[in-house]
Amino acid sequence: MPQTPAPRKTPGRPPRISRDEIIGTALRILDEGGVDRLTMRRLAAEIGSTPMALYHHVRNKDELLVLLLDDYATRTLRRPELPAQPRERVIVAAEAIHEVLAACPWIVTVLTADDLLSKTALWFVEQIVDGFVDCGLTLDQAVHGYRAIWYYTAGEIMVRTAATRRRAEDDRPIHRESVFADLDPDEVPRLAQVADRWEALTAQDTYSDGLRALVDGLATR
Amino acid sequence: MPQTPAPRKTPGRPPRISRDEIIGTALRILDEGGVDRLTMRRLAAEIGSTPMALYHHVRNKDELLVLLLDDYATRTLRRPELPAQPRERVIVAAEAIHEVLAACPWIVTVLTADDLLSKTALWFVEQIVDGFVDCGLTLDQAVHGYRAIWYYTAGEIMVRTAATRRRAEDDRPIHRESVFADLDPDEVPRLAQVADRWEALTAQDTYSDGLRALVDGLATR
DNA sequence: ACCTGAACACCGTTCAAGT
DNA sequence: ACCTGAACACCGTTCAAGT
Repeated sequence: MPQTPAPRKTPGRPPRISRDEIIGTALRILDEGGVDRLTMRRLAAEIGSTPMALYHHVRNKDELLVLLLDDYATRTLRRPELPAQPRERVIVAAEAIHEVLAACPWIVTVLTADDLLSKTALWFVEQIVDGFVDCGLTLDQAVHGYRAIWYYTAGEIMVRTAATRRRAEDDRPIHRESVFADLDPDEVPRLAQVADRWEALTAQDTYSDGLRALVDGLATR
Repeated sequence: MPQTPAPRKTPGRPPRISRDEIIGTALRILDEGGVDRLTMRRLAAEIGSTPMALYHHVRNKDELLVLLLDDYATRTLRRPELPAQPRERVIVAAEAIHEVLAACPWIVTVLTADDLLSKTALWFVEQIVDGFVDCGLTLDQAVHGYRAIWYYTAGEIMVRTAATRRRAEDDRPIHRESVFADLDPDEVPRLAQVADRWEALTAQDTYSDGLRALVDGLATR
């Protein structure tokens, strides 16, 4: 949990804004208007201060984003009941992480910043690694297994978020549409066959299906 | 392949810059200095023109990026020999896409923009979908299988690129390090066990391993 | 110690005018 | 048809000064 750095005993001027206020306001802006709206200047204005006051509580914008993700994860990640079967344990832990991340699209920018979101997420990583070990993998294989799940999960969220955002914008002629418009049935028969259903098919939520397949494949060694 | 829009017969002023020149220069900037260096203004300066001249050949920066990816894919994607076994065919096609994308880190920004990179990539998607169908999946399942591979592949590249970029910057105290510094062995015993090897383990290239696991899991239905 | 003002060095994009 | 200049509406961050 983030807290103001050094709580000294009134050495100088009393602070007018706190790290918590910054984080709180930033989260509100994020929820209201999306990632693009969160700028240091707007944040300062919303707080009723100047851009530079922020830099006294936060090193820079990147640190602010990590702090935000950390705070969000701590508040919303709830440890689920874990099934006894190790393979199911891996799946439940991964789904819990996915669920929380998928719910806040602004996360995407920070997602790639690090593979470990926050201290709160460690417990979930532990369950995944431990579940794989119980499946009979070596510790190294288990870590690689976790990485594979992380790639898949992060990729799903990033691609899906981008797709949703694109749909929200009014720009009509999506690149994909123009590509799909004139498929050569001789060159790519399967794609030609599903062309008109592609959008609907890819809009379906198949995260759990893919996750199960991945975990099955990883556990069967 | 991108080409200048309308080659009319000298209706007005002759063009001083072409779409191809824009793309060529943009690719050079990308190779030299990374994504951050590619701005409309810098591009124009490099060409020896003004920012606004670009907008005459390209709708906006997003379109430019899609054009760049398209051009890059067309030049570098080479169709590989496909094995007879369908499952191997899926893997070979996916690895071909992954190899090309992994080689150019600037791609990341555009990656999420659409799941279909360019016309050139369609053949590879076809092989993956068709391979899954030959494995006994329905067409719908095959498309979902392709999507799972795409999530995994895009995620791997994005996370890995971000990690590499982070390593390049001199900023020392990476978030992960501070999180790993004081792991509680009672809370997260497995992670505590691998803590000092985590960096080395996650630096390993395990894309193909994970891909094989995923494809195995998807094909076994 | 904490905050402010002014400034630096940038962005993408639009508009009106030039050739 | 194609290009230019000037401007709009922004960015993140630093520096020097104020209280």
